[in-house]
Amino acid sequence: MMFSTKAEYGVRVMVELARRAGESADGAGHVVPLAEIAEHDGMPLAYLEHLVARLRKAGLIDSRRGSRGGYMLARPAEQITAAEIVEALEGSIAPIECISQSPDGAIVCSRESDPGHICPTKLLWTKVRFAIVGALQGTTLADLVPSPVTA
Amino acid sequence: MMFSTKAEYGVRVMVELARRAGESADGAGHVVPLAEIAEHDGMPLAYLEHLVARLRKAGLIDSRRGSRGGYMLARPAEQITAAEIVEALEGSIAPIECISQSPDGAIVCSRESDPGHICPTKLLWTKVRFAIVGALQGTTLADLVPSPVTA
DNA sequence: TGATAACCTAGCTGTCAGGTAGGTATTCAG
DNA sequence: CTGAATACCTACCTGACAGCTAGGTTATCA
Repeated sequence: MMFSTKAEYGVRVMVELARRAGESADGAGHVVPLAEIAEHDGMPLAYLEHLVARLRKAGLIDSRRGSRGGYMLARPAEQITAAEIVEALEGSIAPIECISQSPDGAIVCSRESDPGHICPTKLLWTKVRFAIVGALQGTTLADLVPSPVTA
Repeated sequence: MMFSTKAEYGVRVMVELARRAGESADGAGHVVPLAEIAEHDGMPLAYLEHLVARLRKAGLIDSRRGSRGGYMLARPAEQITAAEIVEALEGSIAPIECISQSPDGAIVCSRESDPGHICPTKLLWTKVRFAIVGALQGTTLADLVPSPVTA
């Protein structure tokens, strides 16, 4: 299996935030308590709190504490990609353990630690990774909101 | 993370079988004992046996028992895709638990069990699945063999 | 001042990847 | 015919971790 429910729940939360932001007259500043989203989608609130914390640290959402507090998107839905959400929750995207992306952007295979010893399967996993990242980067929150903003 | 070492090891075994088949003068019938591959790639033999059993049941490799026995590709390397290998080992390819492919080929989201209740994130996971499957189906064993058959 | 809700830390529990162990069946070499 | 090689089968073990719960503390509003 691939992405855990972290990614699933996280994207759902983000979509819900985007949907509610679109509902309100002024798109900005629509604060939604997490409990509402948890109930709406049938997800465990206490667990969502963990995920939302990561989304906040990644700068994807803002929060307001206290009574009438809650969460809101940090940016317009069109400017938030699924890749950012998934990466914030699951960590760096890699199709398989031995493949990762080094700081300079290159794809690295841990089986190639011996110099000169190339990994014949690296090409495959690199292609798969590229395909996944492409699909995630090519999808924004706005693409996923049920009733698109009629603006 | 996404694919387990099952997929990784399995692909490596298949690549090794393809490589050895290409080495021998007559491409067909080159039987390789599993222990040789295990040692060559530094993978645990006993564990590989489990994976290889799946590959055989999926019809991707043939086996010969007894002394001087071993495994060989059931088809030419150009006709075996990475998708087949991964699917044989990991089961049906799905980026996330709630998404699966029904027998008739349609993509199904388990969260949509209530009719009329659509899942806003289904589009995303469908795209990701499509991208993964495309990358896997677009790669054959022949693409992965280190020194291509000079024929 | 009390209710609301974000935020934090700790822990629990079942599942499963990853691997081991030990056997049986089959085939070849000599 | 015998022994070595190798596929094939079933059962089991073990640590890690996803997924979730619990119980607090802090900030904000009515």
